Amino acid sequence: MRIGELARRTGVSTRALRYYEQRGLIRSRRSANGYREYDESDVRIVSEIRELMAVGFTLEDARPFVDCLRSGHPSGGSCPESVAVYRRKLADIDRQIRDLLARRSEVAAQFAEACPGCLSRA
Amino acid sequence: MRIGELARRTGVSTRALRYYEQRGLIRSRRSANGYREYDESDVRIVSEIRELMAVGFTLEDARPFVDCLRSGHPSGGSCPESVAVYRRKLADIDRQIRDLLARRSEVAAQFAEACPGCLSRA
DNA sequence: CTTGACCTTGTCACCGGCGTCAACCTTTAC
DNA sequence: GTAAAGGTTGACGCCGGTGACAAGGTCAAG
Repeated sequence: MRIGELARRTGVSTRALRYYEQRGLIRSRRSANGYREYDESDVRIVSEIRELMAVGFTLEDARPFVDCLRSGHPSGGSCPESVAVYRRKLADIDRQIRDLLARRSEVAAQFAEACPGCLSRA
Repeated sequence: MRIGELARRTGVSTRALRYYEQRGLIRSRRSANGYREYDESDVRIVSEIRELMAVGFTLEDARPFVDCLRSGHPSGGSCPESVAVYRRKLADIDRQIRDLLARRSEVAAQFAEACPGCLSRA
């Protein structure tokens, strides 16, 4: 299939697909006229990427998952490198949550100090 | 005082101070040679900005606080516009925390599905 | 006179993930 | 023939908050 169909089937823009290719996440054969050609496995790969991005992974984070799928694994998350990314991401999220909780109380404290009584009326 | 002293006293780079001026957050008189001239109230304003940025406010978020100080209030956070920003920021943070918690469980769920047994061994 | 510490404006670069042109080629349908 | 609907590459823009340059002007001390 060509890029437009891949885009439709995965819900990703053609621009994004070309960007993923430029970043080395997906590959394409070229037909005689220069058009990119994809197959079913590419649909799977792009879907994996989007699933990961949907939960806050970056493209670089997704790379080990793509490699894992390409190496024949049925799931992109079952290779050691992917597992490491999962663990790192969970740790990142936990840290972000801790930071936000701390920030929340700092903001609330500043607010209370700057405007006594305001918070209780919130 | 000139920009270098203001920078030293507030712990902000001269680059940042010029940027704040460009964004309209601080003002300066110019002496005969073109140098920026500041007074004590500017120290207070820049400090306020940094305090807010330290808890995750953007420069735009800080604007009402600066206006509030300029209008004579002893605290930048006591004007209605500032209070609105405080409330909005607290709501933002709460939403971010909720999003992160949701994301955390999504990631954990994906992880569990992609690699059964991995999570428990984390 | 020179050095060095200050100041000025203006510009590019960065980070990610594209959107959105521009300018052009290919293929199909009418 | 031509228009529409694909495709191609390349490049700029965005968001925020600077860092780091360039290429100068100013001023006090030695």
